[in-house]
Amino acid sequence: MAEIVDISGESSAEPTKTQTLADDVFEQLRTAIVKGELPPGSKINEPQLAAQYGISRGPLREAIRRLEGCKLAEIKANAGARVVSLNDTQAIEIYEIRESLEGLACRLAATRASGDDCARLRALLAQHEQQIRDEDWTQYVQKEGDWDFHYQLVELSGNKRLFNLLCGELYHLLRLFRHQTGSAPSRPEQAFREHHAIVDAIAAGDGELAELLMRRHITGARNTLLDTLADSAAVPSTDSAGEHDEDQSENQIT
Amino acid sequence: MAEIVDISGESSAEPTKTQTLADDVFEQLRTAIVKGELPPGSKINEPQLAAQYGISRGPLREAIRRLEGCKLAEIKANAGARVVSLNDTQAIEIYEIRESLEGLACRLAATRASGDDCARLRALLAQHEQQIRDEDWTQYVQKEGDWDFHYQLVELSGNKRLFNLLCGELYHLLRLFRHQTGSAPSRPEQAFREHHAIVDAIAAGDGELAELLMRRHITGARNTLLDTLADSAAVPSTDSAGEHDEDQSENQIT
DNA sequence: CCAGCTTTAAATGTCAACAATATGGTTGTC
DNA sequence: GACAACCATATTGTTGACATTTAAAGCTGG
Repeated sequence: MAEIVDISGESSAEPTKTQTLADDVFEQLRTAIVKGELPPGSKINEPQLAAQYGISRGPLREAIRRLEGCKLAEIKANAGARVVSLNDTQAIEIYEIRESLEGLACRLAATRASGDDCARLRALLAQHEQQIRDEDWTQYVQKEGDWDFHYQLVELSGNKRLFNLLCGELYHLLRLFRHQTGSAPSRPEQAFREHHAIVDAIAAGDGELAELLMRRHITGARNTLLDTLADSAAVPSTDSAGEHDEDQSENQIT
Repeated sequence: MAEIVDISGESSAEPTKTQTLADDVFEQLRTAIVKGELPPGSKINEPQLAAQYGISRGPLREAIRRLEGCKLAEIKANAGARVVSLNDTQAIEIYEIRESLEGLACRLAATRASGDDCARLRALLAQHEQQIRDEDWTQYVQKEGDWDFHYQLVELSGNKRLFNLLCGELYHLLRLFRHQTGSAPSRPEQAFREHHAIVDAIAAGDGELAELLMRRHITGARNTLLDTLADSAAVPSTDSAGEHDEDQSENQIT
């Protein structure tokens, strides 16, 4: 009854018969980072991780380079790699890009989506609504439901590169940031209404409206997040929006 | 008198004292690909390239993984890497994303640009205008002038991630596509006027107008490109918009 | 002459060892 | 006691060799 959309970034066709070791480790590292098991800012120790995954440093280094490509790790020459740590400014930058890009996705989806596509979107929303009634309201946005919706929407745009960009990079970064700050969007009823309005606009073929509504939707989410951050930043006296503090947390997997 | 803006993607501070071998080769490969010396679709032979650059296969493989991160190469397990080859559909997808993102850049620039910034943009345009009068009209858009303008504009947005995304990935892909198709945008006088209008809107602080104008500007460029493609595709009878033709051109650096 | 299999070569994936660089602690001096 | 230079250790960068897989060439039989 869950019906979770694939979030891996690769199109899930077959189980990928022979994957290379670097590919395996890359995926494991990515999920570990996004889940927060490798904390933001923590150092990526090659010998240790190589031993942990039972592979040599060669494939591991290639996996790390691919992490850098997803912007999930930052590499400095002769100094190693660290899990990326987003400050508030960077998070805002990502939200700005996301707002623009998902607006585009809605505009495209409005022109390309078929009746069946819209019906499927509405079914997804209805399913989430049911899930909300059963469980807790706050679970809707906080957990995977919100991502499911945006995933399917971006897929409907028909722009594969847009899909890869949003679902393969930006969403991962936003998840990372949420785990990093421990903040939950939590404005479920409003988000739910906005989702419905967006689908209505797409079903009506009104691309401009769909784009506008999605932009507002994301702007609202961003502002909610910023308010949360401002509140949590008001409690500690110093050291809140600093630069890279070296050695934030050297050991991972607490 | 040229004043070409740095296009490398990295911020050009110092000559980067100790760069790693993989970094060097990565940059050389990237420029080779964008310049067309490594033709789109051509296979990337590890032993050959390693010998050519005088390094081992280890750093070379890391450089290739970073190329994959820039979307300039595609790697298939146990089959090696190939220089990416964009078909018309993919080019359209990139233009759609670029339109949305540069619209965002203009909107942001309108709110953040200072008077000096706008003056600098106008100086750049005036300089290009002079260059156009001296040389040939068609040189303006076709060569680096157009990129210069868009570079500075995106930089003015203040969104570093947006800058990296556009100037570090998408622009490279578009250059690659132009070399691939041999098409030149070539509508210089119109582009020049549109650039001026965009700067005016930014100077007036009108973000919405700047965004709208930039969107139109890019849409026009895209349509011009598509018309060119449609014309050139009408000449050959078969095999024009095909998929990957294996072994398009195995040898590079003709 | 072609189909299909075997063999062969080349390229990719992986590993372990070596070299160079940065980090951390120690020691010595002022 | 503080600062600087030095040494020791660990980590990163790089290399060459080995294993595995793919692709091609060659061969045999129909």
